[in-house]
Amino acid sequence: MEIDLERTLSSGQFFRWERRPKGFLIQTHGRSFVVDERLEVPLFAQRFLALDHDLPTIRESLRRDRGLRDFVDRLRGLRILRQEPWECLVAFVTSCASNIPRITRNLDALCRTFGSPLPRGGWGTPPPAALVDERALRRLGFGFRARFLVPIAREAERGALRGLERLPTCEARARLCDLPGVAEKVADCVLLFAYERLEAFPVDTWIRRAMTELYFDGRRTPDRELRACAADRWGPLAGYAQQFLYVWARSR
DNA sequence: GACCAGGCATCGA
DNA sequence: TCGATGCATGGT
Repeated sequence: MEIDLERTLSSGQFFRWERRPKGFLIQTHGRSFVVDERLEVPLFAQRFLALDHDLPTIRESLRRDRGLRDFVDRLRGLRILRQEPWECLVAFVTSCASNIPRITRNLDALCRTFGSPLPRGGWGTPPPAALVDERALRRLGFGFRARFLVPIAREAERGALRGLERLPTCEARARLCDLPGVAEKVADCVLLFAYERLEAFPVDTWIRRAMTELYFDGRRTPDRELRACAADRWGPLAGYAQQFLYVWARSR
């Protein structure tokens, strides 16, 4: 099975993992497991790792694009994981104007402070009911993001995420955007990384740079046009194209 | 010591 | 509808 764990885990889509002497400890869905290249993991972990995505076919499709063809084959084994929606939402609200090392640190502090220890090591993401104290979150280093997390947790407790998996993508996106501190970018991250909407195309600073360079001759272009361009070129695989672009843009 | 970071909300033009 | 700005804090 084609998967590059290092490449996938460090690609900025998921933050609750650690290197171990042999493999990686992954903390998600209220459980944890260690995985190495043998991929001998429980069923829920196989699902999390999205081992059912047909990577060779996805690459073959994206390789036809003139912008992507120079690097898709160099990014073998890069997968889009199937995360737990609440965890993913917390992570990408935290990601607002931040960076991967800091997001990782913030989330780890959050889980150690308000989460529960997991049987096989690590800490679980605290449930919405545990996030009630904005000042405590600020002390953990969340900065202005703390202002959004408490109301979001309250909405989640009221069932704001319930049933989203059954809605069409645009309706699910609208629901997510109703949450404070959630707009198009964060919503698309949650749709792509937790709700299996592989057509979602989150536009962040790196994607903006890559897209304007590859397809707009370096001209500054509204995000709306970048998303339209992505939908046009890659349709149901735009999310995977996004992940290739992100890793490529950051590796230069 | 600026400048920017996997943004969002708000405000004026 | 678009561009500028504040929001916290840490890294370069």
